[in-house]
Amino acid sequence: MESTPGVRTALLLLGGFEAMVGDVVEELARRGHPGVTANLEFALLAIKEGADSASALARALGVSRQAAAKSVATLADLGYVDRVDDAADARRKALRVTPRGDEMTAIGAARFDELRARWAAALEPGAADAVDAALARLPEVLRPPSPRSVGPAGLEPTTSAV
Amino acid sequence: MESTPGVRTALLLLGGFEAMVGDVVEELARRGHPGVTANLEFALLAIKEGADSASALARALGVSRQAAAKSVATLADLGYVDRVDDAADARRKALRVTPRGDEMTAIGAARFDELRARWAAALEPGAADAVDAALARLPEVLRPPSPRSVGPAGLEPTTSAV
DNA sequence: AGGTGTTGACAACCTGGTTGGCTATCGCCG
DNA sequence: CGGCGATAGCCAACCAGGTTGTCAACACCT
Repeated sequence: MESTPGVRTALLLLGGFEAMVGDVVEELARRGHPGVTANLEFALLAIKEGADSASALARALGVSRQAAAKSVATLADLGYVDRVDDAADARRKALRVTPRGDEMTAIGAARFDELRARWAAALEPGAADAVDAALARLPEVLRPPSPRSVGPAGLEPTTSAV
Repeated sequence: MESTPGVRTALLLLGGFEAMVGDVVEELARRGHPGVTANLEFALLAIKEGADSASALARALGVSRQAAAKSVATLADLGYVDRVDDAADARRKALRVTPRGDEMTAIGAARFDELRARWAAALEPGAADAVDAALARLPEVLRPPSPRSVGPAGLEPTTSAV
């Protein structure tokens, strides 16, 4: 009824993502971290994984430096990161995740894992891993011509070619 | 490396969706429908499936009436829908999909299907269907308390209980 | 030195969404 | 028949997240 198989799959992907993210955001709000959006959590994760400046974050997230700077400003406002002057490079403001930031990502990641575990438990054994594997191949399949490696919402290593 | 299994799965969902949608939007632009976003296509699909007014579209999409009205305005600007006065109800502006609108959704849906087919062909037989089935269970698993049936991005049938 | 490229910041702007307030109309119940 | 609540559409203000363009400061390489 609702359209066609392809559309349905796309909507399922979106729905799954939104369901997970929505739950995690709610959980974070419940656990003392209101005002955190999915973007902010992913940004903070990227920072923890090595994006140690606004520009680096921009590359990791695949957005403009300004957009990344906005996220950093919000994260700083919420007390999740500190911007400290870099002694070695006066241009840089090095990003340092605060203890509260660590707590936030820990709660968020744990909730993501819990959701995935609950979901996996409702499926055949191994089915969740199979889904992950199948999804990982989607971008590759859709893009026969140029094999770009850029992540969709980023969070990829700082491999940024540009 | 990149965080944890739960986060990775969420990112895969987002990535898969964005990959499909990005490709479809490109294809639409190539085939004479520039300026069409995923939102607009989904909105038009919802209209075709019974959301015959801005308010109904809002319900189907799960957004505010104003947001739906904006989408309708854009769709009308692009020539995909007509707003006609409803003879039976002077308040309403009934939505009618134009032939061009039909063409657009046809191209979009066909592309979605093609992408899904290509993806399915790269997997084990039946794997794509299994993924769909698994994803369909995600929202249900994450929401043990109230079994709401509302779709994430909507596009559900006009079953609107209203 | 000096040129090139990077960093971070400011400003203007776009998109898609929200809330609040308003009017016209319909439907239903007395 | 009258009145009132619910509904449809619309306007304006606002917000979040993203973009481009510009700029000054700084680092690095020759």
